[in-house]
Amino acid sequence: MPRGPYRKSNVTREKILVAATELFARHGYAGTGVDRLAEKSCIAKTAIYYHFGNKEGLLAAVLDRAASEWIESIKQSADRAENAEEALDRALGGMRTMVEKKPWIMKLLLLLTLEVVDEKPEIREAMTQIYLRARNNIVAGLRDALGFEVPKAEEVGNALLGLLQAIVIGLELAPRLSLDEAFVNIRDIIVFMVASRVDPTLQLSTQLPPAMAPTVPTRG
Amino acid sequence: MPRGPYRKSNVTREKILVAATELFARHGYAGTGVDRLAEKSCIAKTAIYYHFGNKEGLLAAVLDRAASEWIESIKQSADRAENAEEALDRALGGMRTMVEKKPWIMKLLLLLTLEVVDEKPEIREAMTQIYLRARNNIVAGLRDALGFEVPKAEEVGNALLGLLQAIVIGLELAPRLSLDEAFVNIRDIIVFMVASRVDPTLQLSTQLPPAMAPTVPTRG
DNA sequence: GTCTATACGGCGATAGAC
DNA sequence: GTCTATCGCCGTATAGAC
Repeated sequence: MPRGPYRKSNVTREKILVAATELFARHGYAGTGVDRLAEKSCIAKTAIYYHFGNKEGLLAAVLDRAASEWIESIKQSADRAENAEEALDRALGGMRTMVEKKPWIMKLLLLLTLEVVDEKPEIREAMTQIYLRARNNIVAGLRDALGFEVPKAEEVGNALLGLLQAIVIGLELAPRLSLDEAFVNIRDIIVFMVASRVDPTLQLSTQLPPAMAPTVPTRG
Repeated sequence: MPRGPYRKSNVTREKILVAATELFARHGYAGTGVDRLAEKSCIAKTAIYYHFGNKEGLLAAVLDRAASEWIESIKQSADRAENAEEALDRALGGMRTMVEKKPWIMKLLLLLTLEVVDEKPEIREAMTQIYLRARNNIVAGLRDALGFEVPKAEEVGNALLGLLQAIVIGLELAPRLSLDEAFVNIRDIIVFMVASRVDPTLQLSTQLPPAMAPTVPTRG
């Protein structure tokens, strides 16, 4: 419930969260000092401890906020689709928008998973819930779009999230990476996975093309 | 230049590299102090500076060693296959062995990509070369296995590496993750991608099953 | 080649004024 | 609620003994 200009504390809190999200995503948790967070937020260092207790408390708040923003934004994009095709494209479009417009959110989630999940049980639990929440949304999206339950839909969710992670990581190494190409490939893969689960007679997946024989122009 | 009959101890160097690989993979680069590296290696802190100059020099050496071990190990597994099917299974088997037996190697590569690539150009360049080296091996493996060039094989390589990354990240959150299931899915996806590139008439990928209705023919 | 000893800046965190 | 001032520890890195 947004109130008038009197609530100064939430403004400061928000400034800290915005700065922390960016710096944690850029330099990692251990690589970001509280001094730099205060400088970036244009507030005194102690305000951070006042609002969040300690650095780990700040981390938990950042994580929660980032996950919600990411998941809700994608869920909103996927709403109001009229058929399965459109639902998938809307969901992928929402993911692409997030990757393009706010790439640091997913980078943050990935980086924290690799960096701190091993040693902080609370953060591990939070990250696991975030992952399951995202995957459950995908599974539910598939069910709503198709009107029935896709067998082993969690595997489709795992693959989709995994390929999305791969894009984020790929962008770190090659910022020129073609998102068009990447998302077309993801779409093809997801459609294939759904199709082969809905219709198990689709046995394409058990064999590589015997190939070599008849047709095979590399080009021309 | 070594002055007497004694040279730099490769034993000490190796001990440091082994410890650093594990600790960097577990706690990240910024999260690993030189003190802990020395303690874990059972050597004096200054020996690290003697052998590697500074912490970043150690990082470069760790990176190089980890990448070589990972890529060469997988390449070796994929050798000596008699057909495309077997080549793919051998390659996937090699990747799975690495994920199971030395999971910290891939975790290290992923973590460093997200954590330090942004601010250290030399490390970025090294990481990019490692990625391209791995992908080129996949492209070459496809060519050797099938006997011809698969169109857009780099995209297959990207997807394969991406799904592998996803497994490593998934293991962080859920150590009980089923590798059997995951690798079967990867195999299916790779076969689909290769098949649809070799035989573009396989147009399955353009449509979702229209909600229960009859499905797409796969092969005649 | 490897050690002990040390410099010194940055780290997370706290006390107390206003 | 936010600030200034400060603590004690750990970080990277260096000098010099053996």
